[in-house]
Amino acid sequence: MKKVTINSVASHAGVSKKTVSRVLNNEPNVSAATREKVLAVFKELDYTPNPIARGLAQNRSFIIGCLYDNPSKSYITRVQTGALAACQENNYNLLIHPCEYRGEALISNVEQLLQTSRLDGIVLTPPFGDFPELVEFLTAKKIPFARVASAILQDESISVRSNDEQGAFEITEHLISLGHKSIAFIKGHPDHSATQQRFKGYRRALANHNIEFDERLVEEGNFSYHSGVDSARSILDLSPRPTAVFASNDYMAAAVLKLATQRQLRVPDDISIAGFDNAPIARHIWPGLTTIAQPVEEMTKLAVTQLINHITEPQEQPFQITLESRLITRESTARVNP
Amino acid sequence: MKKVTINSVASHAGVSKKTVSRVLNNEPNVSAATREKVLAVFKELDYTPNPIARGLAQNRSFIIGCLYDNPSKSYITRVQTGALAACQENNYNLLIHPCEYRGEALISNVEQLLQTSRLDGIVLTPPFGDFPELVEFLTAKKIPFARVASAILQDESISVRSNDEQGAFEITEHLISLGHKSIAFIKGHPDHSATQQRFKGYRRALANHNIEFDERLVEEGNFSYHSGVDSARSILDLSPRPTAVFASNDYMAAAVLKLATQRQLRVPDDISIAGFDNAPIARHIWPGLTTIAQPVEEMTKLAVTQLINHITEPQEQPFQITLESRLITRESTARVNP
DNA sequence: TTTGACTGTGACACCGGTGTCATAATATTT
DNA sequence: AAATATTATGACACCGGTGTCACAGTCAAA
Repeated sequence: MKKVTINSVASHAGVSKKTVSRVLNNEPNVSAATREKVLAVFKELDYTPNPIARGLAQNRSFIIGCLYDNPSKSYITRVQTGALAACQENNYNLLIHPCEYRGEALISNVEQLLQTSRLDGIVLTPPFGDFPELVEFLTAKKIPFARVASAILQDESISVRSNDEQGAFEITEHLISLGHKSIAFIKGHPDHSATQQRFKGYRRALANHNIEFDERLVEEGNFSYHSGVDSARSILDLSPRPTAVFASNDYMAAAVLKLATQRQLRVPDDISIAGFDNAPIARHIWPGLTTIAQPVEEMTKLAVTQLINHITEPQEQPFQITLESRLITRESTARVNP
Repeated sequence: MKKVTINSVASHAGVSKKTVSRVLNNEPNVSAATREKVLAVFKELDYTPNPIARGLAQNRSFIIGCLYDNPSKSYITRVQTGALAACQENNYNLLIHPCEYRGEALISNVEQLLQTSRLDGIVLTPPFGDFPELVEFLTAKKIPFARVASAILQDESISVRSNDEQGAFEITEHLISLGHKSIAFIKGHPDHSATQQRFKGYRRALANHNIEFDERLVEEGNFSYHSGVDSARSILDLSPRPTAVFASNDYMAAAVLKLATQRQLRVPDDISIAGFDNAPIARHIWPGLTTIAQPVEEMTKLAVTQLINHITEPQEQPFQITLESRLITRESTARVNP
């Protein structure tokens, strides 16, 4: 019942620690016979290397940190799912670090995180990938990082995003194709680059059909359900009332739906509602929300996989990639009532 | 820009490593003058100890693992929030480990987790706290653990739960007080002890008012939204249709609400719906769900705090505690229509 | 047969802390 | 003042791995 270490394996197999280490790491220059012998002892003693000792020797922790501050819990869950998938495939662990700081405090908070846990790399989820000070700080400290769903940077960092502008364009086009001309828009959190992108897509679709942009139809949200309620109130109070609302995420869209229903409006007959993200809530409510499905899990998994590759093989060229999103139509949008 | 280690601090301060270590750990037997001097060097060199090295020496990782397999994502989010709060207060990190295995495979999966990450302790969230083989395994391996929302065991382990039976009793009483006599019930996942507890509370309330228990009104769910849809279908097809439905969690209740609305039933006029947990969705939909609020974050925080205390001071007596839940009435329940 | 290149192996230092123990310095008791 | 107890400090081994380098053995080329 004693602890099995590299030393016990070495003495059992009658070889040196270093040779055991070579077998462990699949290093060359070990004869087939020796390798067999050591592997047999691994089995016999049920040996597994101590990752902490390994970490100390190599100055690695085998831990990836995930930094987030997002009002949408389901988004975080999806990010975690993707990150975990990548970690498990590579024998890494995932440390989660919610963080609400900004500016100076953010930097020192992250600095402390790095000092107390010696992360091998860090995933920046929205909005952190869009904070230049943070990106510069990590670059200066030589901490590998990957950005998820952030704006494109003209550098060599790892970044995986989806095409928010195009998604917003398509869903707005969808509404327009149903005859809507007065389409309200609820913006997301101003810190998130997706917020600008989605707004741009909305405006491009309007322009594409020569629908005049009307500033009164635009509300400032922050991706939270609560902000959706506030925005919905303003929008539903407008006169004339818009025939459709496009909210920058599904939580806010759900808020619009709730308020509209509370006010005895029929959705989609009296007003169409569209969201973004394809969060679980989009199909948990009635009517189901028309929305844009983003491959959040896939994006994060790709980002973390690349991050781990980069940690193990720093010479490999990192790449930035943009995944496609797709329109999902449900019951919350319909042809405008004449 | 060199790395600052305990050695550099020691030579800078003109003392031995060990003395620096003493200052670091607030050990006694260091003169005030020496302590001052060392602390000054800490500041000057901006020193922070390497947790990996410390971990190797003490055979600790400063990491708590959180084991989960729960169809309700929002529940996990809340668990994480509570666990993180406790970890941050104690300079621990949280490693998340979703795991869908059962029986033998579960044990070997957890064994591997422990081997590859040397967790200092582990939080068992539902349903894992109710798996005797797992509890025995961890006890045998002497891995400290805490159970959240699991059944009471007659031992000295750490456990924090809420009173599911009482909560279910109260919400059923609430429905009965509104005149309902035909109340359908949707069970949760059979692996979760809460499932039995909530069912017991439901039956106790019925018995309390001499309402005969009718097996046809009971559906097997598993806490997922999808299972709620299936159960809802059976229930709404019953004739006569029950006047109320009590689902064992809010996701399943939301599914009932969606299906009922889809079928043109008015909630709560035609049918009352009650849930459990007070998940975000309970207030994101219309009508809002009457439900039982459980202090999930608080429970988990308490459990993890106690777990960390137990790791640091193993002599302290662990305790089991049951927190209270409370009824939240919203729009989804109303007096039965005569 | 000698030379040089290459393969397989182990000794040993090192990563950055902590634990043990001996000893020097100081305080207390007799 | 001497004997004893207490406090402060450092030397050194240790945690369990990896990196460096020296060296013996093997094999092909000269």
